[in-house]
Amino acid sequence: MINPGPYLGKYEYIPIVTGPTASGKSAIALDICRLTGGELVSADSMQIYRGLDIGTAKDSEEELAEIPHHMTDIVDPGESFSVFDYINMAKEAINGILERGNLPVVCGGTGQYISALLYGINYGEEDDAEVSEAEDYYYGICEKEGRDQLYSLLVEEDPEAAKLIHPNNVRRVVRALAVKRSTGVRFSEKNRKSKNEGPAFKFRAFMPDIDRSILYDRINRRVDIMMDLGLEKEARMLYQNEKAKGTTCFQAIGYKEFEKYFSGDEDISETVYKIKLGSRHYAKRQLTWFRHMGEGIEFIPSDIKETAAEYVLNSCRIG
RNA sequence: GCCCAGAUAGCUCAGUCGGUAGAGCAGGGGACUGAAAAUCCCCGUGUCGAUGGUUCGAUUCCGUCUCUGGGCA
Repeated sequence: MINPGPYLGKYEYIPIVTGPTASGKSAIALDICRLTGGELVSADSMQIYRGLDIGTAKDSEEELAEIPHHMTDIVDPGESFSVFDYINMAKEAINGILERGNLPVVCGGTGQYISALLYGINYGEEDDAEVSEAEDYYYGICEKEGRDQLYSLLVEEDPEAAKLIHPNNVRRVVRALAVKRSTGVRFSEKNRKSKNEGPAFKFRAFMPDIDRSILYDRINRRVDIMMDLGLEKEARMLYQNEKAKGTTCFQAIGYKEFEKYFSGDEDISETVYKIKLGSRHYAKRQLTWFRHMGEGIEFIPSDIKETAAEYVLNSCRIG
């Protein structure tokens, strides 16, 4: 593993461009790549899927051909993928880029992925089959005895984790219990040790400083553009993919909202409204995540003379 | 022109047998360590259309006016 040190002799930090959806981070990252001959490393949990192009606002075919992209189009709809897979693969991709003598440019809005890289979270090895068996076990308990009963198990097994997880958040309660049951290590204990190694690379993260109401306008307009580009057709293809039914990619905004339209229970205008709404809610959650990261993320000022890409590069320069 | 129904939070509406009001949605804040575009938590004062009247007290009852639906001409 390449540890903190100068990259390409010129840059001390690997830039991460993040921010809420539709904030313009992609354009900045592409510009940075053009200026430096860099390669892009996506940090987006939905752009990993092949075939989900329009709805995930993936870079265009031309852009994908112009700039090398990593962590984009790496799994088929229906396949499973997690943060654990993400950091392992992303680290490998970054190492490869550095070996080629190019600047890696991380770009994406999945807060969990960004945090994993920036804080160097080590998720540790886990037996997928055992964990998912344990999860099934606890979901069964929740089904039979209710969420309060499930939560009381967590209070017993791992009071520290219980303090941090709301009883209604069944998914996280189950996950915490399943980790303990399948590995024997308490969830809280496992997490405490996860940051010991620190980040694999020296990163510096940036996000565009954009007014909320402008952002919402951009989101609404972008959804209309997606519809013009053929989002409905793309969604229909996903719905016809038997292997993908009910899997993670159906969580993507811009696809799940089509269900009622395709079944004839809803007008297309309602579907479009829900996609816009879902995107706005998502952007708000992203802003909360990044705000929470505090100093870990620097705003790219909107009143600078240089371009945003130049600003980011200058900030990553040595000296 | 006449008749009927409305007018209450940004929107859709509930409600107050007269004691200044509350839901859903929108919006805002927050959490987040292997599904994360997921999952979950918290936040509701607004001339109750305007104006007179009755009343200790009116958003609530009565009159008039304005606007919006619908109907009759």
